[in-house]
Amino acid sequence: MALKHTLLAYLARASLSGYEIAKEFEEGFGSCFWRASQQQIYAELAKLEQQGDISYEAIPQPGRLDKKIYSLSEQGRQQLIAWLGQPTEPTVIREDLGVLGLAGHLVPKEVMVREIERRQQLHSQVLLHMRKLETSFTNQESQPELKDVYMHLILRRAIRYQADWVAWCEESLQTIADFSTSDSRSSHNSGSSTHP
Amino acid sequence: MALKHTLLAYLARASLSGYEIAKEFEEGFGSCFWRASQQQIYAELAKLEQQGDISYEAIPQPGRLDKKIYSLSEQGRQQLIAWLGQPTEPTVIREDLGVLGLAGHLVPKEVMVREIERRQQLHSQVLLHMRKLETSFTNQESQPELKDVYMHLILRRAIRYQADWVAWCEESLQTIADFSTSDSRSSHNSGSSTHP
DNA sequence: TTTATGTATTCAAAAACTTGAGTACAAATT
DNA sequence: AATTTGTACTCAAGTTTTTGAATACATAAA
Repeated sequence: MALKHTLLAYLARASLSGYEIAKEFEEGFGSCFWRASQQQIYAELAKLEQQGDISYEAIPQPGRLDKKIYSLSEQGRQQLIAWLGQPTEPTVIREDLGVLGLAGHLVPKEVMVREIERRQQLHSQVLLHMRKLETSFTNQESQPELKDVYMHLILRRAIRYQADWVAWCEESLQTIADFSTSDSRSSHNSGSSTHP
Repeated sequence: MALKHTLLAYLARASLSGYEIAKEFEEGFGSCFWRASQQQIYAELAKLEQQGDISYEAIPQPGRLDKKIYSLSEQGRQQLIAWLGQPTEPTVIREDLGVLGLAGHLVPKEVMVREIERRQQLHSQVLLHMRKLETSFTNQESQPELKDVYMHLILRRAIRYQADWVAWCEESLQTIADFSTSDSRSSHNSGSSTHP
């Protein structure tokens, strides 16, 4: 499991609370490459703390539960470094839209078109968000640290990914439209089963 | 869960055994958009059969367990069609290489370079495989069915995805190399910011 | 002033997924 | 003759992830 190592990696950069990490995963840079729910993060942090990979300083909050600021321990640092030397696995792909492609002939063509258009919008929005995040890297006028170069690289990966989705949607809508026009001879079900 | 619907979608095209579906997911077209283990598939098929979404014909094998050829039932077909109208979720991204990016400064630069090179090779190989699968679509000289157009679209998605990874690896290795050379501060800064 | 949103953590059941087997034989390879 | 690879399915423990809460207050918006 690599959620463990993702958390260690975050704490290698700065000490953070579970809430901050969760937010990072949802909206920040973390959203580029890792998804995890709040509960998952809290559970994993508790486990790592028990195992001694991280420790926390409890910040008393007036009238509510303590805020826990976690820091990487030397043991955690070693664990992380050992893991960094291991080969990585590509993210597991489970793409619902692929399933549509398999069975799309069971529904009207409009269903497919609508869904691809929706996805195009969705990825365009994420792309915009990513590009916004990128400005913090491109605005640096001085020579960046290697640290930041790596982070920028990952962000570039995310930007490419989203841009590629948008381009594919465009291309696919075109392909479907082209098919429709060249569709002169009727037959097959799928969509506009014209006038009865 | 959409493994259910992925299996239904496969069986909407043809009746297949669990083994055949598993192989499809590992090497065939299914590998483009869905990953599932053999055990997962067998378990899910058994469950779907119990629920009446699919049924099987047992083919007796000489001296071993029956081969089960599963077919979609009308109930399953309805389930699938209902699901096809739902909006899709993009695949969950959990990219280990992103974690490297976060904490890469803890290890020598060579570790990062080696890993990116490894990934480039890996994705190149998958890309090659995908392009091979594509020939069955491009070799059709006659006007294809909408069914096949959709499948080709998904394959295009997969090809783009892999090609984009390869391109990113290339770009990233260049960026790291550029950083290294301009690193000894005495030298001219290489202003070519690789990515547009 | 009421309501919504944001901060911050915890609990727990259910579903899904991984890991690592085992069974059994056919066909191809060495 | 012995080994490897491929076909074909099953079992089960263990881990991870999802889903859906509850608590408790602060601050901003309506």
